[in-house]
Amino acid sequence: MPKIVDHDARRRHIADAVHRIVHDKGMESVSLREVAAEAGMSMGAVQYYVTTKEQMLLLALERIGGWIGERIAAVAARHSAPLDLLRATVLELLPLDEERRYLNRVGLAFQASSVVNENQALAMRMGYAHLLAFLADQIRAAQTAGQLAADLDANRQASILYAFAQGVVNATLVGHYTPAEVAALLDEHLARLGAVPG
Amino acid sequence: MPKIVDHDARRRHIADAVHRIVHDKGMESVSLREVAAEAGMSMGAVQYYVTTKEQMLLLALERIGGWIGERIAAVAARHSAPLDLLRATVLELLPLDEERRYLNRVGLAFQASSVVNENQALAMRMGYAHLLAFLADQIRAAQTAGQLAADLDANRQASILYAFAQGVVNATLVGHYTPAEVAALLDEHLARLGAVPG
DNA sequence: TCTTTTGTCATGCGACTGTATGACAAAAGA
DNA sequence: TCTTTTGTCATACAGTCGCATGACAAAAGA
Repeated sequence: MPKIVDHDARRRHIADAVHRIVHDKGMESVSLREVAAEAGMSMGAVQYYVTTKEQMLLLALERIGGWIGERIAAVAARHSAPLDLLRATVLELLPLDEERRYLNRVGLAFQASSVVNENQALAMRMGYAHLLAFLADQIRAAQTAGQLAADLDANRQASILYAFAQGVVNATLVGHYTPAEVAALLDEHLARLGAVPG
Repeated sequence: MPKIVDHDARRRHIADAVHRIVHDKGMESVSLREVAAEAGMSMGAVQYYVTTKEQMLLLALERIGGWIGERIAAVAARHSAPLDLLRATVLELLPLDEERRYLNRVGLAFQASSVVNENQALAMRMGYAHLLAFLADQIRAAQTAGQLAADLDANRQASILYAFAQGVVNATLVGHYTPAEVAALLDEHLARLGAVPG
């Protein structure tokens, strides 16, 4: 067995090329040739690691989800006060700097794509469920710490909070809000949940 | 000048065909041939009314925006109590039945497309601004009527409310929520704004 | 050394893309 | 009647698409 190659690394490399194309020119510009060129490899090599375009897109979607998950885990490691963590988590999801803007542009493209692709939708829903559970946990923790109103339904408020975040993302990516306005909206919303800054 | 044809009607017909394709198979499946077939006309006829694919998509986007605007105007005509109207307006934006689901599927596809197409983004922002102003007006009216907390910043709450709606739309279209859950989330959110049902 | 496996590549295939062009029918004004 | 305008259509064009195939290099086991 010669030429030991890390298949996962190659696939990640391909997925990243897909991300860049989606970010720069949109999902419609993703083709095997374009991806190969962006990844700096031949089309045949791309085909060797990815049997079909559909599989390639799914791979790119899963990788973006993993990336977001890692970023949120890093946030969790940086904050201890529950409300602080909750706020930081949501801020992490918003397009407030170049990298988060990049993530969200790619993410929104995949959300739209997932509407007509059940495999992608499945991956998307798994990410949703994970994130919602995390947010609900933080809300409950904040309630216990007396930093959020005790009468809140944590699960529903987690859904509302995440919906708010996604909606803000949509609007911002289309150019309706600036990063500065976005953070103000989040704080306004949290204040309505009885937020007591720690 | 023979064969008097209503150009606007033809263009609407084409735009509707675009909508159906976007809804059924996604934005990537929109091609002049596909649209011509869906519209029941030849490709040459489509080209006669629409000079380029980009213009065709922009036309379809503007028509969807107009459609949503009409639906909201109809809602406004049906409700008088401010909070009632506010709630009904947001519900109108959510994918709670077949038609609203259709509108939102097409709408989300265009949102993603607008991220990499400045002309579409411009049209999108105009729709946003209009809708946000409308929501803010209703919030202020509800405050005056004592149906919403008086200390709310109407403009910001309008932004939050609309972001919430859009986020719920995203999640629902990907299959994360059922229509029943969606309405419950809205009422939970409004309750937090001090809503007093009229 | 020879065989086998693993990876890379160029190329071909039929189908489809957006756009341009020219033929042509129908109807109104000359 | 003849010309001109308006609309429709089929077709040609160069380019791109996803995918399949076969040649070939490199390295490890026989």
